[in-house]
Amino acid sequence: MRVSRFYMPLLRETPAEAQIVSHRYMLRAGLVRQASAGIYSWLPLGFRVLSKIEQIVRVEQDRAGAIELLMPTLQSAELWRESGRYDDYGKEMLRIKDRHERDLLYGPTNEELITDIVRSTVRSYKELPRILYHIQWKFRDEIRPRFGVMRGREFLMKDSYSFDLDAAGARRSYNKMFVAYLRTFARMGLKSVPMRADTGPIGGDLSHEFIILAETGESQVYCHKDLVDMPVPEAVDFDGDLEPIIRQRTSLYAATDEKHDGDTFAQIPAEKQLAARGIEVGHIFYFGTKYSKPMNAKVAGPKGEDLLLEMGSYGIGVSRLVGAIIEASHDEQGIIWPEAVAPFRVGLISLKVDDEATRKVCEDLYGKLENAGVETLYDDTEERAGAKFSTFDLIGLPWQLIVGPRGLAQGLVEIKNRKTGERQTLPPEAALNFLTRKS
RNA sequence: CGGGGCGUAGCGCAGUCUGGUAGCGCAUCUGCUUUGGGAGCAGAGGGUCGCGUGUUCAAAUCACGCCGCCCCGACCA
Repeated sequence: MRVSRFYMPLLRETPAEAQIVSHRYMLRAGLVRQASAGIYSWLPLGFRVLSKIEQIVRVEQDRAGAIELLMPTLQSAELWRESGRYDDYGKEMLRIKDRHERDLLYGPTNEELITDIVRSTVRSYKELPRILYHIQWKFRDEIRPRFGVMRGREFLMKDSYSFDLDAAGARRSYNKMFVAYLRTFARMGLKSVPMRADTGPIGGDLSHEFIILAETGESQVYCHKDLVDMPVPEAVDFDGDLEPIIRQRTSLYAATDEKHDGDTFAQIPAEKQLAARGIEVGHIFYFGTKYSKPMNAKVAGPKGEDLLLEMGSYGIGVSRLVGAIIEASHDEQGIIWPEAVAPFRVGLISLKVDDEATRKVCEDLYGKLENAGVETLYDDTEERAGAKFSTFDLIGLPWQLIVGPRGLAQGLVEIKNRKTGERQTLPPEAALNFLTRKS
């Protein structure tokens, strides 16, 4: 993409309303624009990141055996009356009336809807277990939206729902999502730590929040240091026994502020104690028959008996992750995108557009990078060099490929690694090899 | 929802107390110069001062009402 044809409205100054770093950079780098309180338009750069995160989530869900579908944003109040949540949910739920005065709501979550779908289409135990998911916009009318997309009212969420015949099966489904989440966040360049979470009325130990560590995180968290750098399980057989992985991850202490127990924490060797700030990016839990019972969702078992469905649900805050990643990865100059979610991989910076040699080399490199499938943002504008450097540091593409007459006089261009700041000077062809090799 | 604050050009702000021709910086446009870390000079464009009602000869400024947004708290993917 050429900057001269792209749409990337940057802000040189920080809007007054943005308090935290991710919000500031998201506005300044032109990722989003606030439409109203807690509701954002996604501009091209931000939309590309959002799409990449979404795709990583999708691939890892599929890999774990979950099946994608898509449910609507607007739901009828009827189902929610059935589960009893229409009255319970309170003002967080946005309620709407259509022209016939029928009660609708903008879905804050989808347990009722998915339960309705499954109960009316699944008849036999032979069709289970299943994990179904969708990635859809939700709305929760937060009392006070803040922190940009980190706590908006409208947000993009991946939510999965598992349907099993018994509690043991539900646990297997839970474990699949647990492992899928570890892999998902790791692929985005994040270190996530599962922490025991409130299980509500069901009890048991089957609820975890996935927290990523960031200095500016919203909540205080405590955990054993070994959890942070624990390697992510590769080549997982999701149909095999996942318990060992779960045990390894849950046997060490990890808790958010609300669940923190100072005494237990104190028993960890001092050098292994980690008190840090964190951001919740995922939440998984098992809730048994909480919805299947009131909504009468059951299938015929092997002996013809009725079996109530055992369910769990599993959320990932997709839009929140955009902010969370920036919180976890930035510096004074701007965003530092992990490669997997960067809007472009390479920023090709022409330092002198009206220099013929520079133009020729840039055009050549740009064409070859594009042909090699390397997503490249090519700054072919007449801006001054300093302005371009600042811009590219701000938008945080992983690699900058810098081409100017001074270097070309020796037949050289420069590659800068945004994260480490390391630069190397080398001939254009070598730079091309370097940047295409690592994709 | 309780408490606090803000709304003036695309962004950041001054002007409001004490009513009297709407300003500054950045950005934008034009020209010249400049050109490897947010250039300089000269010029130009851009505003129903959030909306409404009232007070007044006169309202960005005073009064009342409404709307929007932000911050702190309680709540949350």
